[in-house]
Amino acid sequence: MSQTNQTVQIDDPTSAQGSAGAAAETAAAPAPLDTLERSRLLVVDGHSMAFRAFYALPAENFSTDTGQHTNAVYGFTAMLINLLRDQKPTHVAVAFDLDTPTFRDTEYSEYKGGRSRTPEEFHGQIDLIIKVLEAMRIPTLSMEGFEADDVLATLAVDAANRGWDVQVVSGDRDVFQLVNDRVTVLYPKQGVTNIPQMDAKAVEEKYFVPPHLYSDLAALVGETADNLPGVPGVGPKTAAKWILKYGGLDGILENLDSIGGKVGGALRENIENVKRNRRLNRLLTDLELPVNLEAMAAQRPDRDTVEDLFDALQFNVLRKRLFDLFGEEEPDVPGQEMAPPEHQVLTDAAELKGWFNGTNQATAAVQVVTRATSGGEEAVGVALVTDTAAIYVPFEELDADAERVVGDWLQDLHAPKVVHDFKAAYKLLSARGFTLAGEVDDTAISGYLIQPDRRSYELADLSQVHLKLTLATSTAAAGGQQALALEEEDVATPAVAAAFAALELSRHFAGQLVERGANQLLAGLELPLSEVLARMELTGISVAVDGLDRLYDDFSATMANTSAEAFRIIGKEINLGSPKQLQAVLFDELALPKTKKIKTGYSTDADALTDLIVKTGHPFLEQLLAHRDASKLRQTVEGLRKSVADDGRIHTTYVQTIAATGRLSSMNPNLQNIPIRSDEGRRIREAFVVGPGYECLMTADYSQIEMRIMAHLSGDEGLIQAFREGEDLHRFVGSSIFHVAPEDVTTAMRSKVKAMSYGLVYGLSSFGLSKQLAISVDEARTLMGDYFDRFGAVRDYLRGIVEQARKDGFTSTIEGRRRYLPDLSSDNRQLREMAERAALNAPIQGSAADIIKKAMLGVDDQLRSRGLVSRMLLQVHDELVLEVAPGEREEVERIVRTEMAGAADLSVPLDVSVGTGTSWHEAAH
DNA sequence: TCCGATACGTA
DNA sequence: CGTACGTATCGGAC
Repeated sequence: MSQTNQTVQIDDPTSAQGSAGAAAETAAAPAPLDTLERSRLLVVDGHSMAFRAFYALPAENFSTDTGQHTNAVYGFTAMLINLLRDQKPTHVAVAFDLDTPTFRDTEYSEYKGGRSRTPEEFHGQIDLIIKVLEAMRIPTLSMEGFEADDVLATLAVDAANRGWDVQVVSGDRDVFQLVNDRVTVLYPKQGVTNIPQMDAKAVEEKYFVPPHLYSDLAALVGETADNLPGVPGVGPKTAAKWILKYGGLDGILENLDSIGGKVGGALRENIENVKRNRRLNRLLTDLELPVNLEAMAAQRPDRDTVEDLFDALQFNVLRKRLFDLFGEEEPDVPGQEMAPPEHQVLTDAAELKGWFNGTNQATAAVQVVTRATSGGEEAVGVALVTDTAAIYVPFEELDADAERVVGDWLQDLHAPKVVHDFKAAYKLLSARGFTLAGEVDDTAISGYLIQPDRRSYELADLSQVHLKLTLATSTAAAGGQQALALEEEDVATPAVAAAFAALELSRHFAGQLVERGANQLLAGLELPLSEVLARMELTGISVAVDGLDRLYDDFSATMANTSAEAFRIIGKEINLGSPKQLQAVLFDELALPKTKKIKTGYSTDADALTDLIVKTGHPFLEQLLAHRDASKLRQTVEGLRKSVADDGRIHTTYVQTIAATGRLSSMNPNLQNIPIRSDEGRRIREAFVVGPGYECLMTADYSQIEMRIMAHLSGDEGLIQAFREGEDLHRFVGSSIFHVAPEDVTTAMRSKVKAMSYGLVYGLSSFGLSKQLAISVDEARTLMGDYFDRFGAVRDYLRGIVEQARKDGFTSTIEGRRRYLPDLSSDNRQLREMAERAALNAPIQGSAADIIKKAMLGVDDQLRSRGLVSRMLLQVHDELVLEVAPGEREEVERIVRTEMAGAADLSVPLDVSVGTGTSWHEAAH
């Protein structure tokens, strides 16, 4: 139902637009002779209109996911579509200037001088406009040594001589000289939407002279935009007065001496400028153009090219407008061109076998259909769609033979499959005893690799964005409908549609993946990893529930004590979890010093409160902090307790498509933020234990992987040497920058160095460093200066990263994973600086993610191929947690060390530390 | 019931 | 005015 509503809403404005267009055509119909007999030429000055569009639309609001700005392209294209719609020209062409000098530059070297540099955001947009024009089959022209306006003038005169009507679109006033009873100028008044027609009458009204004398007037007045000074003190009115009196500039020159007054003197003094202006502003009308007017006959756009290009530019609205204008069917009308194939429901073993054989190893999209159960959802069937056929297989109607046939195909490595969210499908099918294999694409992951900072990779969203295909949302929704006792048929159709969409998407993404060098990242890393993750999730980690319960009680008791004490101190009970109520108590009632300002008043976060303790020593604060700690820990414990499954284990869900840097994320529950820093918090890790039948847990983590990557990427010899010598990094660096022997590096020195090293990876400023270390900004700056003096290549690298990213529009990791950062060229300083810090961090954090992902593949592969029972359970960014079977500890440790250390070939060693124990806490080292 | 703001846990 | 995440709670908006 909501589906229908949505469609109506989306379609309504369009159909209104469409009918308006149709009405306009009907209105023009009564005068067919006029439109039929007389050709109408529309010629556009490409650069000048592109610039108008650029300055009319904010660049930061128009960019593709790849960071290419498109405001000028958008504005230009919108304008062009409007012109085609409103003016209905029979012939169209667009002229562009070239970078090469024109005869005007040769004659006057300062011609158009003093113009500011083309803004960064404009780069590349002219090329895109030319592509748009190609797609619209509109010829583009440019002539070496001449300006676009000369081309326009030549065309205008040629067409007018043939008796055509001509419209010249330009933001350059010089074209007014072309106006006559055949030729009008469309001169943008404001932006690119308001483009009034200037005919002879309009020119005369505005400039007081007829169009053929406009250039005389412009010569006298001058043109700042072209750096052509005129006669000081002479504006259009004076100039017009002279021109009308003497019949034009020639007449004025003949009567120079009879022009009196101060301006007359100025005219005589500047007469050479005026003559030069007149020579320069005369447009040439006799160029030898390589194409004739016939070649400019208006054509329908090249539909396929428009679709591809407008997709890439993300011009969905414009694409619609353009297709409306030409009466083209929109491709994204649901169930029309992209209609999924008819499907059959197959349950018979022989028929299934026949169908699988008939696919001939063609790629099939797989969509699992689920039903909600008390504990989650279960697979009830699967929709399979190839290029030529579609079936739905309801599991519950299969006999043992049929089930075997389906199972064989699902696990057939030579039956290539496209899945949207392979990991989810793998887990669902696995619960029914099927193994899903032979995956060649996961459209969610492909979409992520192409655009890693999208918030959603839902099939419906990707289909809408990339295919313009509206999808009847999820199969879960279909399942829900089924629960409402709708006919059973309903589950298959949306699933077939979804599989079809995935198949189309996969095809659509293939080229883009190659283009972005993400092919290997998908096939060699993310796709195999998704299966590894699926098995890790299915395995889960064993939890000592009684331990969690004890912790819950402990933390509850602490909460009770601290809150009671806190309330006693302030003499009343408030909600300690409400920042608002805390603010009232702290800053109004207790009148404590103000802390850092936030949107809703003053901060009550741990930093601020600790600060207040130092300043005031107020006893309430101590209780409040202790209460917060206990409350946070209890909340963590409670969340974990609720996530323990019937098998006594916690099964997190890793999301491969969330973090823009390439990291995994962990959800429901998040096992990547289990406390470790405080003693109390660390107790929670004691509750993660080795499961029955296994000997111990093993943790293996990379030490200082990000700094090692920094050393590698920067090639800094000092840093590389530090790691090669395998000494305490921070001590080594400290000894370098403080000029003392390593053994004389104090704890304070070491912690400063450590903070700075890590801060650098995040784009830390001296201000931030000073705040964190509670030192002065000067001291922080000196510290950073000393650091960079000693490790200069690090500074060069960090600078280079941002520069390169600004140029490319993206950063890259060692495996070629890209992150697009369009905000690097934002006018908004805050946005731009945020993007700069992200650019510093992304290659490092992302490379670390690449490395541990590769290591996971290696570890999993080794464990399995050696037939070991031990298994990976968790990944925490730079750490792996494994469950080790009896007798396998040594071999597993060797594997883990080898695979983790060998996951990348850096100029520094990858150091791995390993520990074992019966709990996660104990296994930590 | 939803959502922004705040706070805080991890690497 | 340090990157990348997920989750819980509060309290205002709906």
